[in-house]
Amino acid sequence: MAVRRAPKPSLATLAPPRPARGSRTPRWRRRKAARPAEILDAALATFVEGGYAATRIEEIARRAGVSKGTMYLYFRNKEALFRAVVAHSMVPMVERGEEIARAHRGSSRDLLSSILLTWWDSLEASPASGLTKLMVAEARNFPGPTRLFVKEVFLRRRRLLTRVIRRGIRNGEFRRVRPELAVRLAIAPILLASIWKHSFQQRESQPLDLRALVRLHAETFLRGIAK
Amino acid sequence: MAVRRAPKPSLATLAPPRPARGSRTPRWRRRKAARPAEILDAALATFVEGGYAATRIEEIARRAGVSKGTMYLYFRNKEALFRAVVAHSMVPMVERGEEIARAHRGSSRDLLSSILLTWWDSLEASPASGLTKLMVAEARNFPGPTRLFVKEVFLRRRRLLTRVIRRGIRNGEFRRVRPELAVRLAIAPILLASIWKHSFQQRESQPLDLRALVRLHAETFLRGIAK
DNA sequence: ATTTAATTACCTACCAGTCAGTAAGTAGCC
DNA sequence: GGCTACTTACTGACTGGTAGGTAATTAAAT
Repeated sequence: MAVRRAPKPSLATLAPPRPARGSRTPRWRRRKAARPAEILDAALATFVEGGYAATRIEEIARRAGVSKGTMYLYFRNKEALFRAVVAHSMVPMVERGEEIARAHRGSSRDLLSSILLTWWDSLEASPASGLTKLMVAEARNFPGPTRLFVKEVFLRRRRLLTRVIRRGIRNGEFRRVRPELAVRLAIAPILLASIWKHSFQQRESQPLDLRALVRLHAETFLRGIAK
Repeated sequence: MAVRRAPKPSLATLAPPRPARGSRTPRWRRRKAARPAEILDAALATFVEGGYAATRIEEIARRAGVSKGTMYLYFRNKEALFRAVVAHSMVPMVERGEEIARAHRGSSRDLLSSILLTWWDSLEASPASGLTKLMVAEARNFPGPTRLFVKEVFLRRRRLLTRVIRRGIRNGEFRRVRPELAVRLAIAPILLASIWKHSFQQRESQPLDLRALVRLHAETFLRGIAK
């Protein structure tokens, strides 16, 4: 027997189950507008759980409450679907951070702290946080989407925080650290926590209070680079 | 066309290429003792690059300088090979950290700093560092190996560092932070750097000096939790 | 009645796993 | 030292099941 993939304890579906054949309600509905987003959401969740290669199109279809054939009405093939997932999930991740920065007034300390906490909260809330783990896992296999992700999410966020740190150094709040290094230290615990959440989280005995972790991080990091 | 996996720009093989059919040297040699380790090394590298499902047994065989059939002489099936890779790669990762701790005498500050730096150096040097990324990617698909890895590597390392932090708090070097949170902050940048190295590293414009990053981390973190 | 979103049945490339065969090594014999 | 008989590490063509992708068909909506 060919054991291609590890068996997965498939979780609950995202979409409601379709009515049975005999029922009065139609077996399916035509919902051309809603399908793409539903499929992309289901695809993100499934890809994040099992990785690209181990994910079956049919499983995504099932979760999106749609048949396999329908998948190919909206996406040319599996890889195109993957690319669309990356592009689609990226948007919410990018937008939040920037608008926080624009809105903020005050010290660099407070700004940094506020960005980190809000960033975590939006990661915590959104399934898009799974994208990070997904990209880490598939980076080598998909250079195109990876470049896009690195450029539009990672580098962009890093640039934002680098500016904050530079400002803090300039006006004497922070000591003279190399900003391109310090920014990675600021980011690391949050990024790792979100990767964690999508891989080992459930295995650990007690669900740690990750928000408290991020708060301690902001505090500790700021003390660490304070003048 | 079935696009099952992304095409991989297969890198140089680990084992020397076998001589061609006509040559004087034998087409293969009997090296029963050396095979398992060679296969495991090739398997680790290949799994780390592409992930479990996208990795073909034949590709691992090629890199190990062996035929596909031979793979099945040494490992029952693909999953057994994967499990063996995890178990085999774990040993060097665990050993180092503990012996460092045993050897060290001095302040908690110095001990912590020394553990972090030495840990990074061994991660940097060893291909076993790829195991972290691999486990992050495959955690959901392989509960067994994941449990083993979490228990024998993560929790063990965390416990070691937690002890150091506790000691530091007790003897007044560090302020009263929650050790189980602080330890994660200490670990995060290093873990993330090693994941980085195996996913995005090559894509980035300039290869950052990661050791300098770890040094700055140790310094910043210690300032951050200092009393 | 017509259009087309969605389904279902089907095709086929791919790869994990198998096994009959081959040749590298080895020991016994002269 | 050289020849032969034997063992077994190793090879690679082959198979079967799985899952990506397609085409014929159905039924929702207007």
